[in-house]
Amino acid sequence: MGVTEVANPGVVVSVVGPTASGKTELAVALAQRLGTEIVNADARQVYRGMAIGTAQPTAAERAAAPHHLVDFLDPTELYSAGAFEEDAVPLLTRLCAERGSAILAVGSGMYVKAALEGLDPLPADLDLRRILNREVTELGLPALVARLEKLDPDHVAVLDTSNPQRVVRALEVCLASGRPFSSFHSGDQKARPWHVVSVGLNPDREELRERIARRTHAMMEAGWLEETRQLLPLRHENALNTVGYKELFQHVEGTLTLDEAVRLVITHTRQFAKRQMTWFRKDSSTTWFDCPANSRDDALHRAVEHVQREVLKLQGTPLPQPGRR
RNA sequence: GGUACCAUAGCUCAGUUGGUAGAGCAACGGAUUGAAAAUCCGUGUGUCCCAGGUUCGAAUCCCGGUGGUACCA
Repeated sequence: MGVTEVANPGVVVSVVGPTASGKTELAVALAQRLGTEIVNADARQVYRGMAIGTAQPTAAERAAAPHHLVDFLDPTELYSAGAFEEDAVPLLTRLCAERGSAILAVGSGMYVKAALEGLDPLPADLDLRRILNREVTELGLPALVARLEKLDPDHVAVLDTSNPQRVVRALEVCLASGRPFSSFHSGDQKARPWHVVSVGLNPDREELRERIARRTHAMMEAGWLEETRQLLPLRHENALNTVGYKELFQHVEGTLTLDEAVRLVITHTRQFAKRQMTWFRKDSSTTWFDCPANSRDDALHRAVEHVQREVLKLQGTPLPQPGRR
């Protein structure tokens, strides 16, 4: 895919915002306005059987605008940012070519980064990862850090050595490839045949707290507990290591009352929303739209108008050279 | 009404023989290269219930109040 050879580059519209901010609504409005389709970039909405708990787009929303990469994987499958890159890039490329634009509905910062900037081609070895994870519990994390220090001292210098997932992953790459993890880091963004417009929904903190509580109760009324019971046999799958299900499993197993579980779900969802915002705030190219309760529709409308203007401006103009990450 | 126990951070509670306080959770900030709704890191300005007393010095000891809990009436 040549950088300068794209005759008529389209625009990927990245829609970011914390959970329960109304991203889906905005994404659908944008898809309709631009006559295109939506690619989901949420690490948990990809799974089947988790429609209520992950707040997947509803049947009505999916009828209003086609959604991709939603509700298509068995929860026993391990998905990843790398797999998402492989799935999303061809979809976005095709939509940009055929429709002139595509909507990326973002829940997971890591996934957007993979789609828009690309990941370096690192190896993955799940068997090795399993062994290393066992070693973390048996030998302790410092033992693995010491081992990594020998294989890739440069990376240890910048790595969060108290984060077991990062340490294990770095060791996994070193051992699987015979090369230092850090030697794979090119620092380059991959060339993509599209422009990017990024818009964000920024609900007032207090407003978001209330929306999350309200939505959680609505999800319970919609049958979330029943959905959770169906998934109980899969509770150790990574797909179910997910805000909400974790707490409801505890209730189903009798260690939490329903009230306690729901309260924890709300708290943990708020914490998740905060982590999302920490990620999204970093991208200075995002145009933010405050959306207070009393003028939400107005905010959504202004966001749609803004995006349409930007898309028209960018469509057909040459792509910039890819930058550094 | 009597007796005993309790009152410390937003919440649940530690606080050793008196030297003006600290854990967990919450909250807030941050990191993020194939687990990312994951995982990890950082941040405590508190009338130590109120008033008096003892003491160089009181969250800690004494007295009185207030509130709570339990038991006895």
